[in-house]
This record gives sequence, C-alpha cells and structure tokens, in this order.
Amino acid sequence: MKVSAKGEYGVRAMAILALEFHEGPLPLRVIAERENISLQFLEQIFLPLRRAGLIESVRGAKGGYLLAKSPDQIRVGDILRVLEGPIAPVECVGKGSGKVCDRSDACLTRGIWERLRDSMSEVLNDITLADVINMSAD
Amino acid sequence: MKVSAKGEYGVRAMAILALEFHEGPLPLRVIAERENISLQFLEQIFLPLRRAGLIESVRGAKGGYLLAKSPDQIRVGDILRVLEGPIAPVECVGKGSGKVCDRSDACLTRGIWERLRDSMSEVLNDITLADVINMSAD
DNA sequence: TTAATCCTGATCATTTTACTCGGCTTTATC
DNA sequence: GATAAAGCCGAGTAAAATGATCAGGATTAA
Repeated sequence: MKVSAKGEYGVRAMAILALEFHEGPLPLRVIAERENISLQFLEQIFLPLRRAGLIESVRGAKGGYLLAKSPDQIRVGDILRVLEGPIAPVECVGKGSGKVCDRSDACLTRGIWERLRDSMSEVLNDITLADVINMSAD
Repeated sequence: MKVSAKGEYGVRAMAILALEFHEGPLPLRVIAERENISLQFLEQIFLPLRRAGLIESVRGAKGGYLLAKSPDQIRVGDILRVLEGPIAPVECVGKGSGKVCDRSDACLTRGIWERLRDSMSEVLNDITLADVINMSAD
C-alpha cells in the first residue's frame, strides 16, 4: 500500500516548483541535485505531468519547468493520479479504470475498499501545493 | 497505491471465517474453492495470520481454521498489518518500521504522507469483520 | 556556434509478486 | 492400524513491476 518512487518524487518536485512559482522556469538539473534524484528519472516523471497540463516547459538554454497553474490550484491527488493512475486500493473500485469485477454484488469486501478509496481521495484532493509549502513554513 | 493480492485474499478469507464463526473449523479447501484462490497460496497467507493470533487452526482430518476472536474484535487493519506491514503510503512514516529518513524536518512532503497514513489507518481500524459481514447483509 | 535544456523511445538490472512444489505432521474415521 | 483429510513450512520460480540508465534528437539563449 505504498506510493511508488515515481509518485513520491513527482510530488516532491512539484512542491519545489511551487516554492519557485514566481521565479522563471526551473531546470530539472536543479531539482535533481536538490532532491538527490537521477536527472533522467526526473525527466521521465515530468513528461506525463506536462502532457496532463500540470506543468509547462521552456525549451533551450535558460529553459526549465514551471507550474501551469498557481499552487493553490494543483492538488496532490492530481499529481498522483497522473503518475500512478486512479487512487484506489484495489483495481475494481478504481474510478475510470473501467475494470469492475464480475461478482461485485457478491463481494463481501468491496465496501471496505470503497470506503478506503474515498478517504484517500478526500485527503489527497484536499491538499494543494499551496498547502504543502505552507505546512512546512510553519 | 494498491493492496497486494495477499492482503486482499487475506481479508476475503477472514470475512468468510467470520460468516462461519459458529460452525466448526473451516478447511482452507472450501475457502479456496469459494473464492477461486490457489489452496497453496492461501496456506501461505494463513500462516502469518495464525502466528499473529488472529486465527486458530485445528489439525488433522475434519480440521481447518477459525477466528481466534469474535468478528467484532478483529479489524481489517489488523489483518492488513500482518500481511503487508505498517499501513503507510511511504516507508518513512510507517509506525514501527523504524526507518525514518534523515531529513525529515527539511522534507516538504512528509506532512502529506502523515495525513494520508492517519486517514487510511482510521478507516481500516474502524471496520471490523462484523461490520464487513453486516455491510453486505443489507 | 556552443552550451544548456527539454524530448523521447529503448533497454536493463533488480526486486517484488503471486504463485507452485515437495514433503512432513497431525488426527478423525473406518 | 491404515487411510485420508487437513494443516505446516521451507524452497523454488516465472512474470511483472520498478527504478532506473542510455542514446540521441530538437530547441533556444548567449
């Protein structure tokens, strides 16, 4: 029941972009050094984030990445959904995953996973990047 | 952010033991057939559950397994903790895992994972096997 | 022109997962 | 006492996921 490194690094990196929201584009190299993450792995993570419209890129020298929206408009859940797929403890209660098991009415445990999913979603949809950088500012 | 098959099967199997709480010991073969799970995989799952004191076994012919406590005394979280380790979205906030990262105060994202962990624990500690079999009885 | 940076598909080693195998021990029943 | 049903348990294994790395191209500021 763990977040993948991809998801964890993604959230960390996005938090840094949020800190630097008013500066120009931030190159991945800086984030990679600061967080001790492989540059090439970070590139892999930023690709889907950009395609999902959470960040924007500036190519060429002096280029880098910046948030596509203000920090209070980006929820941690948004980031994780892009990097890890639907937030759900089991496939069969994943919204938008399409895969529902055939015996959902006979399933004793479905209710558990639905409650867990809702609780997880609620937390992750409630925390924005603005919250993240404020939490640690205290 | 998924529960493993081990965890999922474990909860399903325990729910069935809860349904049969007043009958004698239930052999794994029955659960395996009912839930379409490999018998030998189930055996692997039941071993740690027994060692953790959640179930008791009766050996020999007419043997099987039964809950060690009444269904309302066994929480879904108890089962998952045995089968999957501490309930935590990242290692470094796992209670009892011992591994805390060295820069926990500098970590921007720790607060997220703590909130998520608490919310997950709360749900899973709140649902007992008695709840599970009642949910679907409605 | 050069260097910095993003862009992207491919590949790869390791770990984890979800099982399977084989064989032993215990016990009710015939 | 023989047999069959069941639990006990360490070891092995194939496939998938994970966490990267590689290689090279495209874009742009200086």
